[in-house]
Amino acid sequence: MSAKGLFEKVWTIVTHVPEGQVVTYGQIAVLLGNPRAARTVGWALHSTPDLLDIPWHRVINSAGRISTDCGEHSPTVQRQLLEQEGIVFDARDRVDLDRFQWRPPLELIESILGE
DNA sequence: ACGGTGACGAGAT
DNA sequence: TATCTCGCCACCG
Repeated sequence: MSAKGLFEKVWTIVTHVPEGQVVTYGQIAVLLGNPRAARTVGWALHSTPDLLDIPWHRVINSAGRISTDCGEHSPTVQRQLLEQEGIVFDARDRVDLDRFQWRPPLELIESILGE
């Protein structure tokens, strides 16, 4: 069960994002120690096996906007899921990151990186 | 093995 | 503030 690729680490992290909070692609990249791999994080989520059942909708971009645009993971669905959790979008369809961005406990990150 | 690809992001205009 | 541009890098055929 060792940590294989970056993809699996991304999925593991997203699994821990609590309801009512969000993370950004870039933030996940930083947590993983690859601050410039934000695009790769996005790609990892694009190829998320649905059977993993991870809260993919809690990942948005650094502007506080929804980037999703593929199949069942549509922007509309993602927004609805987030609003159901109490997350608020402003008039420009943005989430206030100061208010809703997740600040993961350091020990959680260490345990994920050290798997 | 190697290059195209993408749910990004920061800086420039 | 809204767009546009370009660099980024793990995957997979």
